Amino acid sequence: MGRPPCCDKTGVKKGPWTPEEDIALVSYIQEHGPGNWRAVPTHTGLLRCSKSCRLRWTNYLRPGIRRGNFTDHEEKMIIHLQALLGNRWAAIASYLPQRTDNDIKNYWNTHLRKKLRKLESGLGNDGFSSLDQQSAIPKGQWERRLQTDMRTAKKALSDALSLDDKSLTIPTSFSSSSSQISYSDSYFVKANPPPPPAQTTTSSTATYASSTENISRLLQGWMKNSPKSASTATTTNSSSSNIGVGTKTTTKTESTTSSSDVEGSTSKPEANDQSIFGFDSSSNSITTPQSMSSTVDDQASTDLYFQDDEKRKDNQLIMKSENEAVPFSVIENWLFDESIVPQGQEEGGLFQISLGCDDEDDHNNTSEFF
DNA sequence: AAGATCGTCAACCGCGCGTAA
DNA sequence: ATTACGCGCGGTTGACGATCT
Repeated sequence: MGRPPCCDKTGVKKGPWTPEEDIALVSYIQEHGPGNWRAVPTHTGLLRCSKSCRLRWTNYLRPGIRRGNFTDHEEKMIIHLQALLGNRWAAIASYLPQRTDNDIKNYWNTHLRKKLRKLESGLGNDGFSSLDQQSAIPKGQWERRLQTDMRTAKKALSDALSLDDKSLTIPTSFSSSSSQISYSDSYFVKANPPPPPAQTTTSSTATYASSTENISRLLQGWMKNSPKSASTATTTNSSSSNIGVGTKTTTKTESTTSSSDVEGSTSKPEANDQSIFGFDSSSNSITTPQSMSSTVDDQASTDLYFQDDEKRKDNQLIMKSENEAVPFSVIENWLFDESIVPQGQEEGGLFQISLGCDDEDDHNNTSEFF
């Protein structure tokens, strides 16, 4: 029995979304919340398939996402995580809550891979080839590699941080019945955010403005009225600012998010609901106060509305042994620490961690990349 | 100025997984 | 235990703008 098409292909519109369609979609989600995508086209009258609606929402209309202008810090994280996880963009995106997997994937494919290749050719055969090889690792293998990584990581972390071994018990087995890594909620939620890191960047929130920036105006306050928001959260109206629907057909003009759009949220989700990376990446990449608040609020609304937590939980790299688990924060800190280590001191960081058997190759690490 | 080529990225496609019936 | 369905993920495509010749 063949798989039925996800939707009736006849009469389904494809191609760039129009502002009108965006409005219809956003309005619907405002009323009903995301999910049940199958019902979206019928209820909205959109001639789009359910997947298309979900994608549009997830990648562009969803509040809390930031577009364009990847910071150095984000680049580093992506490179780290790509080396660690391979092309598991959703997992990588879970560490950068403001970025979508699609965005990260595109950025990798168009910028980072190219940069790495360049460096690879500059470094010779032993250069970054290993990184690219990473992505070619068959799915079944990366978990084993990851285990190896974690062992090495354990040692590195113990050395570097002088942490008690008990807290760093490395997993001996993964749930590997599927390609998904199992996780434990407690690991995810309990991490305490580190103090705000030294700001390494700068760029303002580069939300894509577009003719549909207007959508945010048209729909101003839509989140406020959402039944879901009313019941579960005190905050939400910031989201409209992020309807940065930049279809190419409309515009690619970038602008900073207007503070009026993003202000007004007062409460936030539990701070410890944020993964450190979430916290870190936001705070690190946004410096202006208004942007900062927008970031937090956006994240808040994202979490509240769109199961980002769930997604993150699903994807985040949580490893468990029989008795103990690696506190997720340690891994996060690990990555985080590396990124703020002054130049020249990076040798103890993640980049030193081999990604598997080809240790030698991997020693030409990405730190040189920057 | 015009055509060719390159780079970017929004969107599509197919597949796998989880789950409810 | 099986099947059908919905969702999410990763790879790929194609449109469009920018740059080069």
